This record gives sequence, C-alpha cells and structure tokens, in this order.
Amino acid sequence: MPLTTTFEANRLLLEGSLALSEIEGVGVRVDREYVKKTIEDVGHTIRALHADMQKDPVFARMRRRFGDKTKLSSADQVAKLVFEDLGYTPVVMTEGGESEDPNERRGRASASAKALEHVDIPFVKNYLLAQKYTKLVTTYLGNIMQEMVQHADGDWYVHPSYNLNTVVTFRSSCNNPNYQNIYKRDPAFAAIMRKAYRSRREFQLGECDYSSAEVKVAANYTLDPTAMREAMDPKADPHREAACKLLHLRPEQVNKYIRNTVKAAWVFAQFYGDYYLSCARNIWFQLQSPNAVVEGATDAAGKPLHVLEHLKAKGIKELGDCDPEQRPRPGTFEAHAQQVEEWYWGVKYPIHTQWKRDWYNEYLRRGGFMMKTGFAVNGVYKRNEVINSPIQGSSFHCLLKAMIRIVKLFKKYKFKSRVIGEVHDSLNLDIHPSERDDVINLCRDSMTTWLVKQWPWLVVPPQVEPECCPVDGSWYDLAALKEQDGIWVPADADKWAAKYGDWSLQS
DNA sequence: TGAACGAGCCC
DNA sequence: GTACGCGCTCGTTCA
Repeated sequence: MPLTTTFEANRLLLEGSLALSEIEGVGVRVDREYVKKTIEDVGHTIRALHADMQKDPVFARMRRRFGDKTKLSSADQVAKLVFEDLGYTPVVMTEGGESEDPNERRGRASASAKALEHVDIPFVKNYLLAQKYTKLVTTYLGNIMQEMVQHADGDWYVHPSYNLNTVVTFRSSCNNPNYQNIYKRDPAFAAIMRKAYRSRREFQLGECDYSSAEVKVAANYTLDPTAMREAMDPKADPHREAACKLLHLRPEQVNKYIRNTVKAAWVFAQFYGDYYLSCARNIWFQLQSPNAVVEGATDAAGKPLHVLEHLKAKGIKELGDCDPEQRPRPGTFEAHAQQVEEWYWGVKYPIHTQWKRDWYNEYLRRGGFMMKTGFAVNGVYKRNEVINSPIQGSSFHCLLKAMIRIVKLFKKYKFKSRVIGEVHDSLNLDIHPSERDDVINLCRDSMTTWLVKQWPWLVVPPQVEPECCPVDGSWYDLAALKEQDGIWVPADADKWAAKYGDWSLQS
C-alpha cells in the first residue's frame, strides 16, 4: 500500500498558496535609478576587463586557435586554451551528456571558478571576474529591469512568483524574478544587489529567520540526545568542537575563518551525507588561505602560526592521495579525517547514525516515507535523498504554517505592515515603524510558541532571529535585533548608532 | 528556434 | 559501501 498524504498536509499547501498569492500581490520595492546606474557602471567594468584580456599575450594564442570565433565569454574556449594549449592539468571535469556506455567519458575539463582557481595568470583571473560581473548584470540586475512595474504611488516594484508544486521535497520555489538566490555570502556582490531592494517609503525592511532550522528539525526526527542538547543549549558550539578535533586545536585557538570553514566543509557536508575523502580535500584546500592561522599563536619568526604548520608539528604533513580505491596512508590529513568521521558518527552522534540506518531500511521495506508534516513520499530515491528531504521539507513547512497565520492576522489587525517574501526558513517584511514591536512579536510567537502547540512533534523548540533595516533602507542594511524590556532594539547598539544614528529616529 | 549543457547563486 | 540535496536563469553551442 502506498503511503498517503494527510488531509492536514493538503490543506497546508492550499492555504499556503493563498497566503503566497497575497504576498505576490504586495511585491518588493526596487530602486530603479540605482539598478540602471549600476548596470552602466558594471558594464564599464566588464569592458575594461575584456580590454585587459585582449592586450594579454595569452589572447594571441586564443586567436590563433579560434580565429574569428574567439569569444572572451566562452567557457568552452577558455577550457581548451588553459588545459590543452597552456598545458595546465585539469582537476575538475564537467558532467557531459548521457551515454549508453558507462566507461565512456563525455565531459571536458571544466572552466568553472573552482577548476580555474589555481591557474594563476592574469588572463584567467580577468576571465573569471568578467564572467561574474556578466552574471550580475544579465541575471540579477537584468531580472529586476525585466520584471519591475510601477505602482500608483509612483515607485517601482517586482512581484516574485512563489510555487508549491515544483520541488520534490515539498519546499517552495520562486521565479520571475527569483527572490530566493540573491547574493549573500560574497560581501561586495551582496552589497551591490541587496541595495537594489528597498523598503516601501516610510517603512523598514524586516526579516524573521529560523536559526539553524534544519539542524533543529533533524534533531526532532532522530531524537539524538547530543544533537538535541546542542540544539537547545545556546552555549553549545558544535562547529568549534569539530574544528578542534579536525585540526588539533583548543577551543580558544579557533578563529572565525577556521570555524566557518569547518562548519561548511565538515559539519554541514557530513550532516548531508558527504564523506571524509571529499571533506578532507575541501578543508585542505580552504586551509591554504592566509586566514587559516592558529588564534593566539606565533611561529619562530613571530608571525601568526599557520594551521598547516601547526598540523605539521602534530604529524600531519600532507593531504594524501585521496584515491577512493586506496586506503589512506597514515600521517595524512585524509587518514585523520577518516578517524574523525568514525568518532563523529560512531561516538558523538550514535543515535543519529542509527536513525539514518533505520529510516533508510524502513523506506526500502515500504517503498516510501512520511514526513512529520504529513506528506507522503512514494517512489525511487537515493539514500541521501531519503534521509535529507524529510528534514528540508519539514523545515520549510514550519515557516509555511506560521506564515499563513501571520498573513491572516496582519489583515485582521489591519496592519499597514506586509509580508513581502519568503526564503525557505525566513520571512521578509515591510514593517511600519509604528507597528514594529507588535509585528515582530506576532511573527516570532507564530513561528515558535504557536507553532509548537500545533505540532507537538517539535520537541526541540524552533527559534527566531529578527532583523530590520532603517526607515527607507535597503536589504543590505539589515541588522540583528534583540528584545530589551519588551521592545526590540539593535543587538549591536553602537554599530547601529555609528551607521544610522540613534535608534529612536526609527519611528 | 529550441534543446542540451555548463556555470553560479540561494537554502 | 557511501560519494549532500533541492531549485532558477542565463550564455554558448549546435542541430
């Protein structure tokens, strides 16, 4: 018997569609003049980079090979140039098309940023930068120009469309324009793009994010006691702990760069089913950075002690061969990562590990699985999909369920404030300053206290981190808030004051 | 003109 | 024995 989606789950999607269509109607204000100006500026930058490339001796070789067809934006040509003509050794290959013969390789050497990262010549650096700026103009800025419309108030808005029927894990997706993939991690590009999205006039953009949404939901599935404790204890720092194990450091020796590297390349990667070999390779690669130093330690010359030097002293002198066919050699980082992996799943999170086995075996037996939010998933899925999709899906459903209530209550209370968007585990708002505390409390309580009452399976309680920008600010100006004597104020008061003046001005 | 592919951004 | 997953949008290439 195939598993059946519950009535409740169906109703969640129906009501979710209604709430999302209201949000689509509201739209997000954009700064049309800024976008136009930025497209011009970035255009100059791209032309300058292309001019530099054409002066480069390497360009002459490109001309010899491709003649009139030479194109500075062709990944195919750059890959051939670098890895065939210039003789660099390819380390990343492309997928290539379908093939009857599994032994046949159809891919070519990749021209991605990762594949070209170690090709240290100006021509390639300029190529990568030009490509990145091109993407910025054609996709991100271009989409705003294509999609924006003028409202009766004279300002310009985009109205992203949200879908609940396109994703196999029962998450949402977003298009025309996609509001869910705007630069965030690259500071320079995040600044350029996020300044284009503005609050309505006399409003403040706001955001209510679930903190570590998927980690907490995962703990609700596995009930691993260590994971549950870490998810509930604000002082727990599993990323730092993993960094200590992996790099033979004491907690106070872990700087921000190291912690972030381990968080992304070890904790999350392992959590999503990656394994020691690719983790070791990625971390080793990140450790080449000059930022990878041991906090508070210096080398013989009095300079900050690099983590690679520190590891050498601990007997780890090289990455290792990273050959899936061979056992890792002792004394390599690869071998060390394998040992840490055994500790991680065998000792630190044994219940989580057991849950993965049980959950997958149960899927194999029944041919499907049920999400805690009532969605039935029947069909053929890979092991990691079976383990990850209920966690991803359920995390989004927490936001969706709360969002439905929030949209209804905003209407009921006749708030001027509006929900303007959603990014899987965060809610985006235009907040009228006069309603600010009420709006944030309503969102926070709906996403936490109220939700837990609806879904008692949330034994690890969700948490919300509100942010907002100054009146008439942009998405780039978001700053974290904290609750103080019943009202919401900037978490870092000094930083806020230095940038935007006194908080009392935001009214 | 359309499909396939490669590339890069988000959670 | 494993080899994170899910999306959207664009430019290039080729039929």
